[in-house]
Amino acid sequence: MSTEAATSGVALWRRVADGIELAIADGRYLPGGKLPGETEIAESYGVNRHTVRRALAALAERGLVRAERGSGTFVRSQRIAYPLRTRTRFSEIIGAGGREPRGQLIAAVDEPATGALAGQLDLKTGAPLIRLEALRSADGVPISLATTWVSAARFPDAPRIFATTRSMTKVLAHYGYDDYRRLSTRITASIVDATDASRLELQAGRPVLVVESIDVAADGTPLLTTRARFAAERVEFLVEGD
Amino acid sequence: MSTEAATSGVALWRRVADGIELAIADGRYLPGGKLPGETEIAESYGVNRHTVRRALAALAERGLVRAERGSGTFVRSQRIAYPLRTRTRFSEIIGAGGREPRGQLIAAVDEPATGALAGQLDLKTGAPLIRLEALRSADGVPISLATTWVSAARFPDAPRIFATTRSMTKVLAHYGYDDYRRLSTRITASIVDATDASRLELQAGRPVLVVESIDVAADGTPLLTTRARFAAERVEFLVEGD
DNA sequence: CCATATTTGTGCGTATGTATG
DNA sequence: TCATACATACGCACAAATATG
Repeated sequence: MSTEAATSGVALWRRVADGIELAIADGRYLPGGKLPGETEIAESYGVNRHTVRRALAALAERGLVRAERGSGTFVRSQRIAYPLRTRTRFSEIIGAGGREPRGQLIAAVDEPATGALAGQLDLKTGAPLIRLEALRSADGVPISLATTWVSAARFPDAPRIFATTRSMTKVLAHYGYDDYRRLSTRITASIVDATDASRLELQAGRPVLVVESIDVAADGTPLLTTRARFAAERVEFLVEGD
Repeated sequence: MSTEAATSGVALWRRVADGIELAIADGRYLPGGKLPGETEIAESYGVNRHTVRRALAALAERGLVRAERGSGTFVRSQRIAYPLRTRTRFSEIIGAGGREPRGQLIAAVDEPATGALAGQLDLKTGAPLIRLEALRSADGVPISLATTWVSAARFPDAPRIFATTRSMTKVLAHYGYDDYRRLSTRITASIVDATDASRLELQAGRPVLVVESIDVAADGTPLLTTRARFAAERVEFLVEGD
């Protein structure tokens, strides 16, 4: 191809994409900031606007930028790195990233254990449970919606304590469980449902990462089971190497 | 609510949903099989059809069943459990589940390293790379599409070896790397793109789990970097406790 | 509320280099 | 050598959403 650069052998649009990616990585374009217009980028690289569009499409595909018709193309704010460890505490993870963590109790309902829940919590089917719905956010941006079930017999005041302390760790500590750990973590993904979408401030059709987990005490007693939905575009899970 | 059972305190639709879930767990409804019609279920539980619909909607939300208009509601085949370890081998994981793993080389292309890739593989920008596109399936069902980059200087025959052995492990072993491990794993989710959708046999708009990983030799030398897209509805990742 | 400019989204046509058979 | 298909790149035109004064 005569139009393709003999200098490198890479497709033009790839080089443009790489250049923009580098500019973002270097901080020349800031998170949330606006990129130059497509025609402007095209001029600066000496290529056709379609070539720039292809480059931007590749970056948008990977979630680095977001185009808004009539407005411009913007750098997506970086995803929050969320390490999955046996001792995962939301506030610690968010706080470590220099962000302001917040937990908000949305609802607390008494309900009997279904078969599946009873099995996970090592209770009998029909045993009284408390279901807690909590919205967690970082710097005011909704990150996850967590539905947590605990035994009503063991943690009768969980709703009140969570509502005031906004921390599940403190609820457990109040009942003498100073140490607990993640027993199992299952990760799937699905499309956000309507109620979750409005609470997470997500558009319909956007993906959520679904994390189902069981936390146990030091002696292995199951304490709580959680089903959390994370706005996929705002987080990335990191699996720790040994 | 008068329609809510005084006997248990659980919303009716929850009890119906739980009953159906139990039946699926028990194997009374087989994966891929068809559930009775909504009216039939309604009769057997002695509830209104709307209640059954709500129960089925809740199950569909969690991916347990899949409703097809004009056809019926079907039990989704169970998600393949995919443990994330430092030594994750696709064929071992699938094989351990009693399924028939298959890897198919779709494309192998030479291309120079972009800045990001070069950094991950500890090479210079522009260094020759080989990009391998592989489709992995279990029992003929597409599971993941993996794009892997390796150094062309170090693994010149990777495409040929992968095409015949259908195993990345064997490619590395051929070059003397009998032991390698996962250095880092990043998990995000997004919506499947058009080309991936057709290869993964997914409908447009469905979510994919995106796993970006770097594998290193025993001495820490980066060997390959991969960006894999998993059909979210067919897998669940398990994070191992210590 | 309106008019206008800007910006992204979309379509069609043309040309060229590469891969395949 | 020829025919065909495909990906890349360019040029032009217009639609649709947004910003501005």
